[in-house]
Amino acid sequence: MEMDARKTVILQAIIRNYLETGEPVGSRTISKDTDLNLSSATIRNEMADLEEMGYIEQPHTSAGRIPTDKGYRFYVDTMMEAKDREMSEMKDVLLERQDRLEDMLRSVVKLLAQDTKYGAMITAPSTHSNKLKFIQLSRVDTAHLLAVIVIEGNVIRNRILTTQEELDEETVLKLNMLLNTQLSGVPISEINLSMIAAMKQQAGIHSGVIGEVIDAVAEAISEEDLQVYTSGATNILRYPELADNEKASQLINTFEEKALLGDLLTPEGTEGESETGIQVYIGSETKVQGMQDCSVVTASYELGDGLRGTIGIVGPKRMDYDKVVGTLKQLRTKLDDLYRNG
Amino acid sequence: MEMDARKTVILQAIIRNYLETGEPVGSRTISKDTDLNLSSATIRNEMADLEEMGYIEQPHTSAGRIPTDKGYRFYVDTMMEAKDREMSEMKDVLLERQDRLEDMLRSVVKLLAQDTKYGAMITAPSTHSNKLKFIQLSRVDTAHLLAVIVIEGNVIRNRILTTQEELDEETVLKLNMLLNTQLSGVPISEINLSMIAAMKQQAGIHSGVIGEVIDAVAEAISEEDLQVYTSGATNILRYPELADNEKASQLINTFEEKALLGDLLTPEGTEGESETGIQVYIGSETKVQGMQDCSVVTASYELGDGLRGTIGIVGPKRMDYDKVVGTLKQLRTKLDDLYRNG
DNA sequence: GTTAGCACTCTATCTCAATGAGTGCTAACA
DNA sequence: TGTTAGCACTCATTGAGATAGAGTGCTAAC
Repeated sequence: MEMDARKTVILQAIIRNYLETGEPVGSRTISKDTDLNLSSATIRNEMADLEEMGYIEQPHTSAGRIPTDKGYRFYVDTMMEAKDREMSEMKDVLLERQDRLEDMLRSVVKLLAQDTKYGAMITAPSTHSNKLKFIQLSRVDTAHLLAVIVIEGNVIRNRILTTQEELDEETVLKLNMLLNTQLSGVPISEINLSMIAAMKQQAGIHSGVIGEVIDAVAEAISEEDLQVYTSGATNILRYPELADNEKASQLINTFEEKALLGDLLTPEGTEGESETGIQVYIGSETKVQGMQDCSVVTASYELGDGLRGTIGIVGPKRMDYDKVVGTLKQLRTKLDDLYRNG
Repeated sequence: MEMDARKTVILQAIIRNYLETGEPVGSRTISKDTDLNLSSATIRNEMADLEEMGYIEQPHTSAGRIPTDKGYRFYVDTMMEAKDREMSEMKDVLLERQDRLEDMLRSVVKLLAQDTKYGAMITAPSTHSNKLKFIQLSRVDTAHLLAVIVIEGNVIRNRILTTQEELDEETVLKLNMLLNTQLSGVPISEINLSMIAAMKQQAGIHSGVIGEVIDAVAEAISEEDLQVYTSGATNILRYPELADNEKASQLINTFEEKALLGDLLTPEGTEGESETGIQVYIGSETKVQGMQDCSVVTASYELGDGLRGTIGIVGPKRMDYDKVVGTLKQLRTKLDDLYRNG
């Protein structure tokens, strides 16, 4: 059985209709909805073929048809028309919040959830493979040092260190000089043992502190590495197919436990559509346990100086792919532009 | 109608039973459960009295009785026996995470939710009415300054400032000196306009920067002031009386929008039980919209150096008050101890 | 290849009766 | 006067038909 033009039109009509209504679609509906001028009986024949090919299925005998994962996939790959959608408020947010990355992400993800009516998530741009800009040690009191670590892209991490030895202001100044001469501009991934050893040697009797600082740098960076912001978890309760207690609980929980979303939001290699930066995972295609009844659309974004993050939308399999993909495309370029010009 | 000993016993039995089962309690059940040796008919008479007094009600004729808000209130005020409950894992968390306040709070709130099976929330200790420890300005590049603000209790805030004028290292050093001499040890609430004016004057041509730094200090402190961590939002789906789509959606949403929880978690004056630091809000007693079907138990805690925060548990009105109050009492003292000894 | 017609299937909805838990009231009892 | 047995009554819940309606697959005619 091969896919011809007419079958494509019919499949498209079925999916479009199902996306709108969420109800199984019958042959009569299609007969009237399309301008093929075919009777319902003819549509029925075609539908039987489409079912045999695995694009649609019946929830039960004597019900209309609903798309299968394969059907959605076909739709997304060949029939989708991503609408370029402006989110008016988004612009303001992007302009205002430029100074506080965290706030900006929170606002973006919230607006995204409100606008799409699906669950939204966004990762803070990853700092991996980026350069240390500078390190600032300050004496807090006799036993504590404050280490402020600034990474290319003005990402700031700080940590309080408990020192074994008492350090006076002068020593702290020296250590600052040493650390910055050695580490400024060095990609984090390139800090290796021999560099550390060299610094420890130069630090002389204070080598212990150097070790602690380096540890703190490593920890500060790796620990908060994948920060995920989410919004609109409760939106999934809007969709009856996800709203039963069992599923909803698991899904909302996954949103709460942001760590579980990591797999979704860390792009792995370049697959299919990834030249556009947008990926669609339908039902069982997802990598995350307990999301088999959902679809996930992710988009990568980049903040000018090499900081990369990912945006994700989680909704029912019958989500409005056109709208979601369009919105993400738009947002993606907005974010890219923003920091290129900012 | 006055409350006598027997009525108290019966009311207690009704509430205890209802807390366990969640089902309306009938007269026969009470007749057998208590050791009063009364027939169900007698119990019925007493129940009619209790209903008239407003402590219990019937969901419909020919159903058993369930406690009213007033009934719960009576229970909590006079009949509750808070069990001192150890949470074994909690100890480890408190010991391990001492260094990273944020992580500690996240772990605590998560364990609390898991242990109680209710929704849990905790505020980061408030920095209000605390003293500035020191301010550190550093030059990031020609146009940007990094301001690190450390508050008593080692709470750190940082901010990147865009400066109008170019500043060399020396100037930054001077500004640092100036800021710290003037502001170190000063309670945040006492920074006023005349102090700022004085500093600006001393800063001479760099007075603009001083203004920006002060703004940043104010902003940094006020903005993230009430940081709320939550966990276990989905636990409310366990309780049928809260699990219908309408209510559940609103409740989980409130959890997501942590800002809305602020009212719950900012103690206002000293009411009823507050000498123990524990407050119980039953049903309509709550201050937050959309939580009329819940009860909320809050406990204040203090981290040694005057930092105060609040822990909250949200559950159905038929929550296990004994357990929750016991757990919070325990946790509260654990937290207090921790930083006193740490 | 397309269509009208028809029997068939299955879900959803409604009604109706039966069940059972629990009550309130009355009259008898200690 | 407080307690209890007994009984009629109420009302939510449950399950069993009965019914309607949507939609299909198949056949035969166009």
